[in-house]
Amino acid sequence: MDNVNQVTAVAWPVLQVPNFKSFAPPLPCSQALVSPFSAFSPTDFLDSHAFDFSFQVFELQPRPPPSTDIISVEQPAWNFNETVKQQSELTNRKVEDGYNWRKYGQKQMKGSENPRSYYKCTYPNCPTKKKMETSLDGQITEIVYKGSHNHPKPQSKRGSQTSSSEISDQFDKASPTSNGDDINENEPYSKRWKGEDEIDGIVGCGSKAVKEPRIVVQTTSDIDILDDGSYYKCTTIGCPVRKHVERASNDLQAVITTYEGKHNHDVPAARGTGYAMNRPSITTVNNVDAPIAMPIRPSAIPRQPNNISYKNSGITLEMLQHNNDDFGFSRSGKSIGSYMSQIQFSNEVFAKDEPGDDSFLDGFLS
DNA sequence: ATGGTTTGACCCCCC
DNA sequence: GGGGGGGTCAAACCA
Repeated sequence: MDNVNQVTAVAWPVLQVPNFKSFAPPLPCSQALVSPFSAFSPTDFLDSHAFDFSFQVFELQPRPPPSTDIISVEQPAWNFNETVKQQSELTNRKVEDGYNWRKYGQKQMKGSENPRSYYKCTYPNCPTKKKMETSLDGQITEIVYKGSHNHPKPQSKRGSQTSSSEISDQFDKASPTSNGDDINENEPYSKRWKGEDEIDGIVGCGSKAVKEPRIVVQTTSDIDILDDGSYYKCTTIGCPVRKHVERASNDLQAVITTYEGKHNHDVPAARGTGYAMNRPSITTVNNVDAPIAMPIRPSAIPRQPNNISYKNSGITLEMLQHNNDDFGFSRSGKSIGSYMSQIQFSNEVFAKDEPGDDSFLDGFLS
């Protein structure tokens, strides 16, 4: 990995991307004590077949003082001492995820104060799109990626705002990006949100101050998922992060992973030597390269030594048993039901958990 | 000249 | 069939 150093030096440390606006500081949120905000690049992880759901991880950290538009994007995978700052430009509002996006529309959603922006990948003939909802204070409340890239991440312009591209460069070399079975590209996934009151699920700490973005990733996979989906929660005590992996109703190949909440703790140390080392080689199945690196903070201190972490990840999610009767993990604002405290830490469970690769999102959500 | 953003209009789907 | 809402288009604008 001869370009790792190059990449890490620029990309993985604390990046700073412009906030969307410089407004009032975030409203108090019980879970936002540690790290404010997160965003990510799920398009990097759409390796559904291998279920190596690793993403690039970006932690956006809105700065309360309005004097700056900078959001930190922390990528402390292995070279966390380095810092790259990007000066905010209001005209260059983008969440760096390694790809280039062009905004093609914006809508004010009914029943929501948060405008939704529509982006397309600027790569020719790339069908990937993303929707991004931002709260009034400019924080991203929800990102929905649709489709997967049929091309490698664009070459970055060093020193420019494409630093995150550099993050991904390290993975691209193993990313042939075939034109495989990107079959869910045309799935009208967006329709799912209709009537599901998306925002409710993440407005948990204020009337409108959404501090934990719901992150929805649509991909494809053959993995075995329960009919009603599999529910997971972070095993760190008091951590609210949850994940739901489910199949799209209209496409048996499509897997929808929804992350909610934000880790209120540091990323526990991963097993072994950190995923940057033990992460398996990149596989590319679904047109998308699966990056190796995961957001492990070398400085993180495991708070639950007995926890079993996912491979390569410091974050541990437990699969939640549920039944149709009493498990109420809500997709529509209903109360979240009781979670089984029993943790099924078997290899099978781990295998099950890989789809969403919490190590990806959970890590950056922390 | 090029490429990205803004924004009103239009299209399509669903109820 | 009509209305509403979400998604997209495209012209104008901007850097």
